[in-house]
Amino acid sequence: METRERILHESRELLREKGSAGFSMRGLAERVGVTPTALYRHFEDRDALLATLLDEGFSNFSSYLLRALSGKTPLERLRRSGIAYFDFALEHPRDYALMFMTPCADLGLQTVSESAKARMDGTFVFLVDRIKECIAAGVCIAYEPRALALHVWATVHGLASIRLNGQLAELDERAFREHVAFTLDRIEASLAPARAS
Amino acid sequence: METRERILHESRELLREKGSAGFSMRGLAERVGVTPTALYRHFEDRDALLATLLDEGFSNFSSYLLRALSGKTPLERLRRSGIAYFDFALEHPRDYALMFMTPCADLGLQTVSESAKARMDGTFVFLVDRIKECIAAGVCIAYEPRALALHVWATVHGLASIRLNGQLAELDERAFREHVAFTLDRIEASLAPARAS
DNA sequence: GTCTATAGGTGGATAGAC
DNA sequence: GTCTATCCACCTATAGAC
Repeated sequence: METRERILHESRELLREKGSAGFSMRGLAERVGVTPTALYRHFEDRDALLATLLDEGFSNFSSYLLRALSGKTPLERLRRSGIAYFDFALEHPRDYALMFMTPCADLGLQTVSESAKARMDGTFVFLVDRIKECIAAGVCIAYEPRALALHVWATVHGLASIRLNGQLAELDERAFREHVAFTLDRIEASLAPARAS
Repeated sequence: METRERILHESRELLREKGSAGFSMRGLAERVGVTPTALYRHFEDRDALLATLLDEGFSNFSSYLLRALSGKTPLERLRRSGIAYFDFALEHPRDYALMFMTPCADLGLQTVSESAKARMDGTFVFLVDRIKECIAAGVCIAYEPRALALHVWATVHGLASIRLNGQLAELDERAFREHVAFTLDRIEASLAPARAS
C-alpha cells in the first residue's frame, strides 16, 4: 500500500481509537511508521488530511446508496436504501462518525470542504427521491416529501448513532441487524397511507 | 452567582461555542474572569469538572421527563415524553450534546462517572415504562417493550442530533417544533396496532 | 520523500505568596 | 480563594540536510 493510503487508513483507526481529541499528526506519524514531517509531503496540513477523509467517506457512502436502486419497487428501493445506510455505518463506523456525528468544531476544523457539503445535500436529495417515488406509487402518505425524508433519515441516523456511540454493546451484530429490520418495518408503518376501514 | 456556579455556566457556553476540542481550563478561566489556578479550588481536575457537568445534565433531564407523567392516558404520557425530550434538547443544547452526542474519547475523558451511566439507564427505563403502559392499554403493538422503546428513542434522538449539529439551520424554531409534532405523529403511527379491516 | 532539529504555541497541573 | 510564576508534556508546522 502506498504511503498516502496508509496515512488515510491509520487516520481512520486513530480517530476510532482515540476520538477526535486524540487525533494528532504526531500520533498518526508514529502509527504509520514515519516522522511527522513526512506527512506534510502528502497533505498540506491537518485540515487538508481530515477534509480528504471526509470527502472519501461521502464518496464511498454514495456508492452504498446507489446499490438500493436495484430494488424492483419504490418501497423496496426505500427499504434497500435503509439497509445500505446501515451497511455503510457498520462497515465504516469511523467514516460515519466523522461525516454525521462530529461537529466540525470538535475536529478543530475551521472550514469544511464545499464538496463534502454538496455530497451531504446530494445524499438527502437521494432520499427525497425515494420518498417521492413511494408517494407517486401510492404506498406512502402524500405529505411533503422533504419532511418525510427528514423523518426517515432521523430515524436511521438515530439508531446508527446510538449503536456507534457504544450504547448498545449488549447486542451482537446479528441482534442489531434484526433490530434494524424491525426499525425499517416501523418506518414503513409510519409512512403507510391510512388503510380502508 | 457563586464562582462554582459561574464556572459550570461558562463551561457550557465554552463547549457550545468552541466544541470539545476547544474546551480548555485556560480558556474557561479567562471567561470566568479568574486565573486557571483558581478553577482547581473548585474542581479537582478537568475530568471532574466535565463529570459534574454531565451529572447535572442528567439530573435536569430527569426533571423534564417527569413532567410527562401529568398526561391523562398512556399515549398522552408517551407523547408528552417526546415533547419533554425536545424541550430539554432545545433549551439545553450544550448539555444534550455532552450527554448523548459526544463519545467520551472526544472529551479527552478517561472514565465516565458511574452515576451518569446509571441515570442514562434510568432514562431508558422510563421510556420502556411508557411503552409498557401503552401496550397494556392496547394502543401499541404487543412487541418487546425494549425494542419499541429503542425505536422511539432512536427516532427522537436522531432528529435532535441533526438539529443540534446545525444541519437544519434553514428551519426556525417554530418550523422545527412543527416537524417535531409531525415526527411524534409518525412514531404513534408506527406503533399503532393493525386496525380492523 | 524522508530524515534531524527546531521554532513557536497551547495545554494541564502545582508550589508558594498573599 | 485567588494570585504569580513555573514545570513539563504535547501540539502544528517549517528549514535544511540527505
